[in-house]
Amino acid sequence: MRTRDLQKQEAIRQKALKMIVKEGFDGLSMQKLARAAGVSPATIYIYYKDREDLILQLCMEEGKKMAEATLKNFDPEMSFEEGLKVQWLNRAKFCMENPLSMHFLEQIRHSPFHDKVFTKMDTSFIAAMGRFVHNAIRRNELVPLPIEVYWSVAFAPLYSLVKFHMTGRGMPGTGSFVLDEKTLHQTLQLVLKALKP
Amino acid sequence: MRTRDLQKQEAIRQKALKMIVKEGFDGLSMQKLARAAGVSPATIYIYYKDREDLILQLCMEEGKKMAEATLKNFDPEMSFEEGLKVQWLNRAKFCMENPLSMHFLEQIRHSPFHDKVFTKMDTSFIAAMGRFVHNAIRRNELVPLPIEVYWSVAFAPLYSLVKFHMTGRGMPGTGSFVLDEKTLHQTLQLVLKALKP
DNA sequence: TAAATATAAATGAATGTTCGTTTATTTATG
DNA sequence: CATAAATAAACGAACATTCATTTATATTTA
Repeated sequence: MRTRDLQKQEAIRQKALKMIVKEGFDGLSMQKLARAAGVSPATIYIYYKDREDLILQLCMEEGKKMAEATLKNFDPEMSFEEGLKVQWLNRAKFCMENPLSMHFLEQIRHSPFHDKVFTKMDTSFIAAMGRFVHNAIRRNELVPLPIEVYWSVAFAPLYSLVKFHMTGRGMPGTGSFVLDEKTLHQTLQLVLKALKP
Repeated sequence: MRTRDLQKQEAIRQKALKMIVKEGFDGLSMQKLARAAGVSPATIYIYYKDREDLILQLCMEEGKKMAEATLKNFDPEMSFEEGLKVQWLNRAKFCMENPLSMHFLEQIRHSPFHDKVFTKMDTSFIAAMGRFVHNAIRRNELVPLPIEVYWSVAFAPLYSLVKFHMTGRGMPGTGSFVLDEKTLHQTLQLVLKALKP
């Protein structure tokens, strides 16, 4: 039998990501995608059940990539300061090196699609995070608070900074903004100050 | 001459917001919108040049509403702690009372549309914010830092909390999450701790 | 005051286009 | 040669938008 052409599969993936990031979900049409990827429209349906399945699979693949990148060299048994630092640098690195993934995931995250992927998220990632927070509180390295408050204070500022950086400009009306290593560490210190007892 | 029916205009606005929030930008079709609002498709084109103009006008109207709500009882000359508190409560109140506006704006904010509205944002809002931050630093009530870092630490956690609240659940795998007054104030205190010298 | 007129609002139906998806057929490889 | 990959062409449906027409009302005229 004939073998699958992995290059085609990858071309479809990449072009789909690019289209969504550049033109939004409106911009993703199966026929345009086929043209961009250099395949027949019908070929896409060999790999994906339908348009929604394509988007959902992209979500899960990119989400998994990001989750794995985040946990690199991370251990829930680490000290709070050490562990949070590792996660910050991991997330920042991933975002900088994979702007397409980052933009795609952020767009999904704030769209109605998010609900559909939500339940299928990797639970081991959340479990590791939960254990880390629990350990930190037990060791008195972190003020006791709900996990959602923790997440909001610990990571929302990071993603906000990354967004400022990747759109290339800062607050409207102001000049450009570049997230350099110094600014990253400065902000991490602020967050640590907030969260440490 | 015949007078404009303001109820029709308002129905179009409201149904458009609802459609986008519920089904994303894909879900907004002019014919569906006309049917939902109880008008002819051609009527929409009396009020809006085309589909993109409709979305852009919605952006600016809702954005303005939110900006105005944020500045209620706010004065850039306020003390840092007082001013930040006022803004937190204003923003939280607006989000809770206008979930449709909030979801719509968040969706825009993370979509390619954002670039198109960006330049047209109200600058007086940003000016007031800039003055507030500047005053706070001068008075030694706030550590000196770039406005983008300030914004990220000061407000990103709030929007993250609101999002947890409004989707009705907390972190994936965990139970539900409700943003009550106590949690809101607790998180505000953490943020203040981070930002005060 | 009452009828006529002017004008913008509003519409239903139609435009050509593009959409997601399928089918019948050809192509490449185990 | 068997079989799955890949395709070109086509499907009806839905798309954004327009056009010829009707409707309602503010203003003018008698």
